[in-house]
Formats: sequence, structure tokens, C-alpha cells
Amino acid sequence: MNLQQTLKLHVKAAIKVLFQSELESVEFQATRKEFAGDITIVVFPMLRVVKGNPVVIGEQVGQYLLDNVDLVLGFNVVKGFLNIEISDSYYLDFFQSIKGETNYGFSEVNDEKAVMVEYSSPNTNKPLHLGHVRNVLLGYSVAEIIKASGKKVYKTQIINDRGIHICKSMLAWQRFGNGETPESTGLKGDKLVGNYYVKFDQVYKVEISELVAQGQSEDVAKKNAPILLEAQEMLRKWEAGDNEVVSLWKKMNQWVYDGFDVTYKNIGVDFDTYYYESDTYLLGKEFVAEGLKTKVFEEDTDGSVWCDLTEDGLDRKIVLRSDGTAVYMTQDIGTAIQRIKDYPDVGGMVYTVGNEQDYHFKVLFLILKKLGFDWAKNLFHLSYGMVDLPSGKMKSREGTVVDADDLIKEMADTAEEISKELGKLEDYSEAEKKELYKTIGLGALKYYILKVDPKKRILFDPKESIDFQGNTGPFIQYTYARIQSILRKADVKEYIALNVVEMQFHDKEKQLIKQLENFPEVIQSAADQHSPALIANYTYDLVKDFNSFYQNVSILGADSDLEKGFRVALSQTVGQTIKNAFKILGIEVPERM
RNA sequence: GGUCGCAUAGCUCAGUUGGAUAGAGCACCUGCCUUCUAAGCAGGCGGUCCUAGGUUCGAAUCCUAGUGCGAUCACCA
Repeated sequence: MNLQQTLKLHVKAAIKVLFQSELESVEFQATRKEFAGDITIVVFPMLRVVKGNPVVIGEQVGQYLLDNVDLVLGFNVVKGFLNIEISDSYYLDFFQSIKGETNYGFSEVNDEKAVMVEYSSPNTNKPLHLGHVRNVLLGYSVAEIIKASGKKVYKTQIINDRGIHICKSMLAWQRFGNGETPESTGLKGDKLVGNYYVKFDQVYKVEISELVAQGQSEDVAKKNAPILLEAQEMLRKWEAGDNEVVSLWKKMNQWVYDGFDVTYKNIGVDFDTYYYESDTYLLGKEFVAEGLKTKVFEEDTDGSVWCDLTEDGLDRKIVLRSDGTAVYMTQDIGTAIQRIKDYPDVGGMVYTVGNEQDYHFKVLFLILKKLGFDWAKNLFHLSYGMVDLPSGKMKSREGTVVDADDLIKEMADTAEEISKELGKLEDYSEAEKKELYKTIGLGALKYYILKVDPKKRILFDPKESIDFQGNTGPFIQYTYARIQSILRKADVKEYIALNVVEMQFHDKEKQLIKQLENFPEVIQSAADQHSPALIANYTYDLVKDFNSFYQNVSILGADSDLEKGFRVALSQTVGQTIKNAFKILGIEVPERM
């Protein structure tokens, strides 16, 4: 039982004994620096149950706690705030119970239901860019956080491998590619295919202007451009199973997947299972037919199928075209159902998709509920704001994107520059240095993106590079490296085994232990709220407290062996907690930097 | 136009179920490397929490209306 739970029981008992009333809940907050005490109980909410002056009630409750609870050493009341002093032995006991624990903060699996987290979900016609990077980092981290909170997690994605956009790249490659391959050009497969997507668009634009010059209106020209008509013909052939088209499709998609794999590996994320739109849209159609029978859907005179959601305050939504082909919604219905079939232990899903699709997911979840799936109530759209450039939106076709691979490289280059200026790593080998620069560069990028609330839009200015000082990834990594440096100079194992029975804490030490105590709770609320930002901010607070401790208190030069041992063990535990917190953000920590 | 989201220091952001004098970082200014890594520490400067009402002992936080920005309302995905 933690401190708050213990105090809560005693405060309730106090109210019962003193005022013969039942208190439902007790409100706690950290005591502000300017007041004496370790934890504060807010008296005001008690006034609903107990009538009287909050200061007087605070005094009485405080006195009761002092008389009846061993770990309470004193109290004071300021206005309606009851500040309580907790004995050092409580914090010491707590510290002894967690020191040396490598999994501190992580819960064992305690729920039979698993959660499936979908993220990334790219189109297969162009490379990943900064927008995908936010998606991937968020999704991966939320998956790891949910795992740390005690649930089984499957990481997955849905790959949009069919549709007109792929045919565009295929057609352009067929026409202008001269048989180029990733091997022959040395290009990553996704980059190669992306180039042909751009090529298509260039030709398409030329053809449009030619048609306009011949007197067609722009709208008509857009529909009549020969290369577009040819792409549409290719899509029809694909859907009809044409051998040549299908094998080209397979070949080019594989190039893209191979390219993506390199990028994912570079970013440091992975997946447990993959879903392809081309595999699930048929199942979606089956369930549309099913929904027609159960009157969840209705058929229009032209044969298109709709779901009427006007009673739920939404619009009518199409789920099948009049020609019987699937739309986006159809395949998402199919994919969700397929996933539950494949993984029957899944009780809920998280979709990491940009906020431009808020409405789509509202509708999808509602339709799945109407189709009668009980897991539909546990679906969550992890919606996040777009990453925009100062010049506006990123557009692949116009080449105004920040490429994911380039970005990672630039971050590592910046890390290298800074590191060389500081010049602390002369004895490192080139390979070790390279590895370290990547760790730091990626750390800066990931932290920069994850520390902000997912809902907020990010304006990314490539010219103003990401900071490496202050509230940043490298600052936290640096603190970790500093701790490791101390641990290398001390006999850590011996110190951790040391049983400290009594200790007069330095303020900074106590503050650190209090901060460590919060970690498991922070993980729980980050999981509940699907928010890596909570973990990032917690880690920053912890690290700031440690640096203050480090600069104000001598660790290896402590007055007694006992103190030294305690401080080394405390540093080790803080380091472990930083490592664990960064692990669920997907950020690595270096031994030196 | 309907719906959804966002608005806090010059800039980038925190701010738990409403609680004490709204907090960090960057930038700018002062100090601190002869002791454990200065990517650090200690301090200073900086606020109409978008506006106006309302609820409350108490509002950045909740409610209503408005303003600004973004998204969405396709037989696109």
C-alpha cells in the first residue's frame, strides 16, 4: 500500500471518529516548497460532509493523524491545506524496497484481455516522411506504455496496398523506368517507387495543360488526361486479377516494404503482425451483406449501400459503392473483424491515425457497435495533430516533405557536431561514436515529438534545428550517462545490497525518493490517457531533481561509507528509472556522452 | 453553413478529478569547472491563462456566447 492509500484510510477514520461522518474521497497534492511538510491534504472538499471552519477541521484531522499514525511526524494548517510531515523512515523503507529492481515501474500482465495497437499504416507508393514519424513514435510508445501498465499488446499496421495511387507509380515505372530496380540504382525501394509517383504527377500535369491549350476546361482535362485513364485501366486489370499487373504490383510493393523495413529499423520500432487492405476488404463486404440483413445498413435504388447515422447525430455514410466495390470504410470494418478472429484474446484496439480522420473513426466505431460486436466499445482513436512546415502542409507530389531517413541522418549529424565541440570521447572507436551520435540524434527527435500533447499541431522548422539543451532528450541522456560514470567508479552491487536502517536525509535525497515513488502511477495514467507526454514530462522532472542533487551533494565524497553507499544506490535507482521511462518512449540511453 | 479540435511568458510547451503567489525550457542578463562529465547547477528578467458573461468558499481548468487558427462534412484513402 502506498502513502496516499494509507493516509486516506486514516483520514476517513479521523472524520468518522471526530465528526461521525463518512468521507468518500481524500484529495492529496504535493506540498509546495514554501511550506513545511511532505504531502498535503486539501480540507475544502471535506466541507461538503463536515460543516465548519476548514482551518479548525484541518487542525483536528492533523492532530488525529499525529496521534494515530506512526509515519506522521508533524503537521501544519495553512488556510484549507493540511501539510503533513512524513518520517524519513517511511521514505527509506520505500527506497529499500525498490532499489536494484531492473523492472521498476513495469507491471506484470494482469489482464486476460489484450490490446491491439495499430500505427504507421502507410500507402505503398512513397517513402515515409515526418508525418509518419510522429505517427510511428506515438503508436510505438503508447503500445509500450500499455504493456508496461500490465496488458498484453499486439503491435500492428494496416497497409494500404491497393488503389489508384499504386497504379500511378506502377504505370510511370513501366513507361519511364527502363527496368530500373533498387539493386541497379542503389536506391531504397520506397525511394525508387516514390520517384515514379512524382514522375507520374509531372507527366499528368503536362498532359492537363496540353488539353487545356486545346480548349478543354481544367476540370474536364483533369479527368481526361491519357495517363490517368491508363492508370484507371490498370486498376481495373488489377481487380480482375490480370497476371502481368498483379506481378508488377507484387514486385513494386515488395521494394517498398523492404525500404520501409530499413526505416523502421532505423527509427527503432517494430510490429508483431501486419494486415493488408487487399486481404481484408472482401471480409468487409461480407459483413456489409450481413448488416443489410439485420437492417443496420440500407440499399439505395442504384445499389449502393449506406448506414444511416442521423439518429446518432451523424450523417448517412456509404459502405459500398453502387458498382459493388469497397470503400475505405468497408475495408476498415473487415480489418477490425479479421483482427479479432486472428487474435481472440484482443479486447480492444487503439488506432494511431491523424486527426483529419476523427470523423471517419467516430463512424467506424459506431457501425461496429451497431453490427453487435461487444469489443467495439473498447476502440480508441489515438488522434494526433498534423506536423506542418513553415511553408504549410507537406505534399509528397510536390516534393515539400521532410523525408524520414534524411531527418534521422541530419539529427545524428547535429549530434556529431555538438559532440565534437565538447570533445569528451577521444578514446571511442569510430563505430562506437557513430552509434552514439545516432542514439543522441534520435533521442532528441523522439523526445521533441513525444513530449507534446498528441492533440496539438506541430510546426516543424527544419532550419531551426531541434535543441539539445534544456527540456530535451539529450539532456536526459546526459544525466543518465553521468550516473553511469559514477557507478563505474563505485562498487555498485555492494552498495545496493547495503541495508540502511537509519538515515538523516538531505532535502535533495528525499525529493528524489518522492519523485521515484510517483513513477508507477505515472505509467498507469499515461496508459489510461494514451499519452507518452506524461512519461516524458515525468522523466524531465526526475532528471532535474537528480541534477540538482548531483551539483549540491557529493556522492562519492560523502562523509561516511553509509551515506556514500546510500547515495550510490539512489543514483543507480534513478538511472534505472530513467532507462525504464525512456524505454517505453522508445529512446535509448548511452553509457557515456 | 453544420460538426470536431486547439488558443497559457518574445518563442516551444507543462499545468492531475476545479485548490495555496500559474510552472519549465529556449532567448536575454549574473554567478559557478583545482572535488563525482558545465549537453550541467544557482539566480535574474518576462503573464489581460483569446474575449465577455455564468456556476463556486475557490476557475487557466466546468457551463454559455463570441473571436482566431486547423480539420472534417466525397460512390478519395
